[in-house]
Amino acid sequence: MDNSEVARVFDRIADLLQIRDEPIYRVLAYRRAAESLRSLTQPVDQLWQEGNLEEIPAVGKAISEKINELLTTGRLQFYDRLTSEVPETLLDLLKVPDVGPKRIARFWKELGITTLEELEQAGRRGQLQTLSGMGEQTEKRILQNIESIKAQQSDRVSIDTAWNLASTFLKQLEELPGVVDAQIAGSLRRGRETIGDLDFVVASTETLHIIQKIMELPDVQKVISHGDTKVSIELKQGMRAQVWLHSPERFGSALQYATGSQSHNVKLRELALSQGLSLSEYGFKREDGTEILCPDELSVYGALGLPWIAPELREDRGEIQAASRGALPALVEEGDFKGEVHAHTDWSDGSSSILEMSEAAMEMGLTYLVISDHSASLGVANGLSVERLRSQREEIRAVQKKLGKRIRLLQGTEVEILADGRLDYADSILAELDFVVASVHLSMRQSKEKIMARYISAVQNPHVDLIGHPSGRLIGRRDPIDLDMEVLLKEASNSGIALEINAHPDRLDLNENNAKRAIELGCKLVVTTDAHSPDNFQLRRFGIGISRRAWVPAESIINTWPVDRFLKWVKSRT
DNA sequence: GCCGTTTTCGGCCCGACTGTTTTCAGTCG
Repeated sequence: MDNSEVARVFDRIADLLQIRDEPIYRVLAYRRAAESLRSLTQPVDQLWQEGNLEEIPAVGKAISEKINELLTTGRLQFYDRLTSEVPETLLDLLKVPDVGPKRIARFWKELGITTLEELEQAGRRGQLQTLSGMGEQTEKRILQNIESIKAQQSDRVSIDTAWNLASTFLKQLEELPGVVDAQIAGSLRRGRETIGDLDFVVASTETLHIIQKIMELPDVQKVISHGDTKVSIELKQGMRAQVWLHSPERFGSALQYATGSQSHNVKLRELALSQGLSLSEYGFKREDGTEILCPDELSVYGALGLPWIAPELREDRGEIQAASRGALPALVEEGDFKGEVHAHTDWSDGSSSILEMSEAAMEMGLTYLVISDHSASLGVANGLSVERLRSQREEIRAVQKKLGKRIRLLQGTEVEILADGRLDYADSILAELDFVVASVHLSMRQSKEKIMARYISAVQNPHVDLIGHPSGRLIGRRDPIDLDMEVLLKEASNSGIALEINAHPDRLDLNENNAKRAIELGCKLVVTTDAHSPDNFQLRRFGIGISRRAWVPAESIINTWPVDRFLKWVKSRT
């Protein structure tokens, strides 16, 4: 069982306990443990073997015993007992908005409902409104919500889809007369790899008027709720969004609040309380009732004696403690990048010429670009034979001549790690190249042993500089390769090879947990776009988000280094 | 059920909005 599977068990326990109306703090303890397991960078079974389960935050005696039982037997008696009392199918009902544990318990006990289908049928028959405290409106709403979750295939969208939607809507918000400031908040601002709904904060002195105007915006398909400080809407593709409205002098606390995460906010509010302050989206309240207003986020954190904490770190993974010790990592920013080391051209499966890609890289402010087209075995991507690889070198030289000193063009490759563990080019060919990315695109379903043997031989090849998209996953479409990430990262650390954070929104590979572990083990990283067209260079922001969420110090990302230092590092590898 | 430079027991964030309530419960973030 891996970390997320164990976490899932505890999440389900929390849900079942809540339906059973157990004390809320018991429920929250299981939720916190699940969240903690999800953000754990090491495999939980490693900590288990070392006897260190209770070192996991939010895991105490009771939960560590349950993890022990799960990892030993693959089952959990406590869970089995729970599901023999509360039907597991009730958990599906939690996906329906406006349906929570209290209502589920009543549907089950008073109407005998145990499945989503039964809930829908009962709603159609008008049975839900017969319960006290429930009426026609609520029943109608629940039926509509069931419709809309059935229409949606997934409840989360990729980060670029969310980004595009949010950017367009943000512009509409900014253009409303009376809006002083507007910003994206929520999980999109924190850079999570997939996004459930969108959050915005608007600063204005005439919020009531603005709320009216927001509801009339062209992108708004449905208004879910609206009040004095908040409007909740549905945008295109069924994407839900919330907009919070506050006066400019409260904008900082509102933005901080709406950015979350929820558990970060809880920790921050607890810290505030310990200093005699109550924190909310309105600002701070002292015990005497007077307020501290925060027009920007700096003053929110500042009031608690903390430096500003970057949104990507706000996940309750120790960032508040680190901030108070002055130990936050120096995170990378867009402007830090000097080079792109993974990019394709129309020599393989890219859309554009070497010249077009080079010009686009220059426009992004980059000073070096590695052309790294696919190797011969990747036939579907028009991979380069040794002959074509050498001809390509001539064209790269010609383009370099044309562009002069404004950008340094380098020839690399994304060489295939073949099914038998050999690389697709001989070492003598790799030695002719400036930079070598080695990746797996073929035979991804091999056994873990075979996969690891392939990766380890690539990692130990002194000509290879970078392992591309190590897990091979495609978010929502293809599971990661069955590999032992801990072993791969340790091998990479030993050999000094770099690992990729591939910024493509379908990949984001390494993911944040693996990238964080890579840093803990002393690996070097790169953030690449794996660009197949000039506009793909824009995708780097998503990889930057992952690296920041992984607490990666900018210094560890080798394509932030100037070209001379970068080349010196490459040379030192062989 | 977890946790501790206020505590090993007694705490555990704060508010908006809806619908069904004559004062609030439930859900959500």
